[in-house]
Amino acid sequence: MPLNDIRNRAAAALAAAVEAEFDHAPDEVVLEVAPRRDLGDLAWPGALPLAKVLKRAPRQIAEAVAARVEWPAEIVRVEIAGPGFLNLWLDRNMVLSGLLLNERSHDEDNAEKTVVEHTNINPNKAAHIGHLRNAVLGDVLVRCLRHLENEVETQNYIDDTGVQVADVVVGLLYLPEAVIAECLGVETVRRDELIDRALALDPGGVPAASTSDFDDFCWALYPLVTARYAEDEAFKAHRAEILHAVESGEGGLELDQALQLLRGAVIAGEAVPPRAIERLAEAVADANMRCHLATMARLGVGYDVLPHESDILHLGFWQRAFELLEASGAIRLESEGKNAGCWVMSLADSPEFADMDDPDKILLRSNGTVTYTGKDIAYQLWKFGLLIDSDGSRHDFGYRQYADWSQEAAAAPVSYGDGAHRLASTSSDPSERLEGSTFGAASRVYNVIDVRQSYPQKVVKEAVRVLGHPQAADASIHFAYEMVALTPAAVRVIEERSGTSFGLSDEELDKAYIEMSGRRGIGVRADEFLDVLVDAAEDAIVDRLQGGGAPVDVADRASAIAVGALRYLMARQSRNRVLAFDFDEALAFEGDTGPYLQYSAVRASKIFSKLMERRGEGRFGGDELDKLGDIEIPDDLWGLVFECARRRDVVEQSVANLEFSLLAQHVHNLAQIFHRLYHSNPVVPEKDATLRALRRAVFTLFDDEMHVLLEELLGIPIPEEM
RNA sequence: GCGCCGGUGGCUCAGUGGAUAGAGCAUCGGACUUCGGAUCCGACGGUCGGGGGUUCGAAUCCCUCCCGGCGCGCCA
Repeated sequence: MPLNDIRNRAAAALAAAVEAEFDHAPDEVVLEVAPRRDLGDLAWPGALPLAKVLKRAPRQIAEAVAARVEWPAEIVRVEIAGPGFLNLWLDRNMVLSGLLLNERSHDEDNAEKTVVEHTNINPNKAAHIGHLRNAVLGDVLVRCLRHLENEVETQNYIDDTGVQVADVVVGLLYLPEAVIAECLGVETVRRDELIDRALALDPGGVPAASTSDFDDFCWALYPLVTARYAEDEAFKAHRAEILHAVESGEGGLELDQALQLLRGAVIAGEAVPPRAIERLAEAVADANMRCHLATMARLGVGYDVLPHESDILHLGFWQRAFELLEASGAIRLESEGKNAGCWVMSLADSPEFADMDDPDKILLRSNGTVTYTGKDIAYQLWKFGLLIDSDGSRHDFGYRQYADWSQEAAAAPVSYGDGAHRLASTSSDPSERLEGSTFGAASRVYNVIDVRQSYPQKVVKEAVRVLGHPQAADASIHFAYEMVALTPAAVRVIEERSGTSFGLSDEELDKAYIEMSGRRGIGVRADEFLDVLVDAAEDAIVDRLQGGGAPVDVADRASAIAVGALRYLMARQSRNRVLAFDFDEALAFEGDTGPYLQYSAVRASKIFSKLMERRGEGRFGGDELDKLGDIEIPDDLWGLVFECARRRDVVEQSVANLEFSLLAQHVHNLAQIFHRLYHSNPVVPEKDATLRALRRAVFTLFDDEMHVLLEELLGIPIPEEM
């Protein structure tokens, strides 16, 4: 029986006893986990605060309550300790057998639909390690919510119409051919041929991860465009021209046709037709998005739907949101002052914004275009199913199948192909539907975005509220986390490896960390870092085997270790602390790391294979419970059993606080306890059959628990061998 | 200026008002002819940024000050 269940029943019993004894209902009866097992398993400190109210000594209160409580069967011993703590001991055998039989707790199922939006990488360059923090935190949240029986839809928003994509197109069309060729690592040829070659890096479909894809080309090209803007004001005119072409919305061209038009224009020395530019931008965004999906697939991160910004624009989400905002009086047209000609939302009535110099937020610019926040409001309303047309129906996207994907095990890489999971993309044709699927219309929405987006996120939440949806506003949750930055040492490593210099000032290099910047090209690309991790893991595997060469499955082992190291690194740090990335620390495989955890699970399963080999005994089955007789579970083994029983508490608390360092710490603690027991409680050589059965039972429990915690919840694969 | 976040051993970080502030790294010293040493045991190391307050009890809550970071665009 999981601990939370026992705890709830014990707390209810306590509350009843307090009320019966003192005719006083306590505010809230909270049973804590006792700080040390020698102080019991659960503890109630409630007698101390009651002392004042009841005007009696806390120990006296505790004694009187203890004498009255009708404890659940799992509580076998009660003691009063210190100033008045009520310490409780559990029936160890009952808890162990409950866990081995996988008894469920009595929680209600949560049928409400939850949307989690994460990853959201601009499709104009390769993902960097900062994006990995977003994706890992978002993915772990999704996994935990599903573990807690929630229906979850995972969205990865594709900002395919912004200036960032346009900038890459500017680079392709207007940077010197020699510069583009260098980014591609090829000889200089005519521009249209260079563009052909660049697009050839997009393998179509969703590729297996590789190291030199279209996104890496863009990673090199994009900073050159922004640098050129800085030194040549006239060059910026190209950005406006491309943006205009992208937004023209003529569409309808196949990529081949667009490239033909482009070729003709290049040869003739004429301007490229806007229709061709629009299609080229689409190809750029699409290719980068595919590369991002492939990168995330390596980590076992998959999605349900890819909402495209271009579809939000084409389908008039904002226009409809505007009508709703205007009708509700939430926005007004400014006729004078600095915001003259703009539609603004006043936030002066919201307590959180009241102190601001200017509590008005512009949603529609004086030139008639919508701001980013405006689009976001429309999107947020859609997520809740609150973007309603005048006829009462939902204003919705069209949808088409983008890909199928599968995952062999809970933490295995995602592979795109004929899989059990469907990945949908939005489309701008609302008549396109996917049978059996409804998207959006959730009752709770988590937006995983870094903390710098707190202000716009608050505005979006407030907009939902002023539109008359206070419940949805309260259920709009910004999962904020601090950014990933680089230590000066890490920057030096990248500069050395790439043979380039970012030209950072001494002042910048003197800081504790340096912010990554795709615009300046400063950063560690996600795939690049994963490759470094895999290499390091392979070296470690070979080293530790002490001769004999590499095992045949070294690549699989190394990738599991790399993913484990990375995901744990991202999960263990509390979210509102800047993660200063350092290669040495990130490549550590010992101590408080992913591989330490993986090793504990590998070790546990190794016990069972040896046990089978030497004694013909396997994992402990639920039908073997009688073999334990009435053996007393000693303190050290009980420590492990008790921690295993706490899982649901830990997961619930992690989700409630959006703090997965709690979960990480819990797994680490569990692994640590196991490693100690491994040395002190050998199984295979143990001659006493009952004691051996007990150890086998406890380690079976641990093995099962690690599969849930690592694979199902943290997405960390457990290799067969390391 | 206003707002948010951080300041905990040499370093990197945990720590839901509760009992002796915990890990990892680093340093030093140890451990198995037993299931794999990516392990384990021990030692060293802390005025929890400073000061005041609330409380039976404060790293945790309140006030104030100091240091560091971020946010407050008709940018995206």
